[in-house]
Amino acid sequence: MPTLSKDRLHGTLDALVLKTLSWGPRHGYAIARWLEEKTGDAIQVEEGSLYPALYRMEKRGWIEAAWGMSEIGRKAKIYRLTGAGRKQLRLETAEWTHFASAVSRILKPDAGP
Amino acid sequence: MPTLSKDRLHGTLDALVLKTLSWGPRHGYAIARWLEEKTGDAIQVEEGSLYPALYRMEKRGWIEAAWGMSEIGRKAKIYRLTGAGRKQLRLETAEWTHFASAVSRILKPDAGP
DNA sequence: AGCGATACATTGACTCTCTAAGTATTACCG
DNA sequence: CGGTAATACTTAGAGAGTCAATGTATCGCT
Repeated sequence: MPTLSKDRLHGTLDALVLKTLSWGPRHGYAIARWLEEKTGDAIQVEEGSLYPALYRMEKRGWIEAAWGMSEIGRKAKIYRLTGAGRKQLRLETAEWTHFASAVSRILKPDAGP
Repeated sequence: MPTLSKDRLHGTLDALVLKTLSWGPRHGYAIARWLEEKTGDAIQVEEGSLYPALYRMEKRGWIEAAWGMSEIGRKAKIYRLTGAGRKQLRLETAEWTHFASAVSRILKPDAGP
């Protein structure tokens, strides 16, 4: 289990959160847990990263928040994707794909220059 | 051409530079040009990012520098990979692969949760 | 000769996001 | 009752990029 060197998340968290919300509204805590579970801990979402990310995305109009109840009946702030958020998600997904494939191409084992 | 939103490079630059050097010594300027060319500008390496990255990697013992000549006969600082650098490269490559595949799995179109 | 462009290196000010580590509240359970 | 889990929030701090300026040497052109 490689200790993922810090902040490889940089610039990727937003997309991950937006994508998570694209499957339906969720509260912050659930987003974090779900991402960690889904990736078998390859992605660790610190709450100190998550909440600020949620705020800035809300401010940018990509998501909206409303107080509600969690599945087990607790007070929770439920976030949902907006139209702008969906658009942003498409954009960031495209960028990520482009970028990741470039990096992978370089990093690929063997293969001289 | 998606304007790659800034700093997606975060946490990836080191690995890219180390990999570039794994094919033989090169000077900074050449590393940057080569990465940009090789990726068709999917990856933009600003000099203000590159040189600090080189310094810190040198300080960490992953690379070594010596003044020499560029291919076209100009003064240049030539960097080469050390043993520790090679090891670090393996580590970061493994981390990147792990991380990138997790992200891609999440971001993949369609496919409900 | 003179001049602009290119190769190459360095640096500083600034910004952002992430990490780490804490606080607060409420509910459930032994 | 007391502990632990679920949920939200906050703050302090560092690290790594970006941008843009600066410096110098060399080359090519007019």
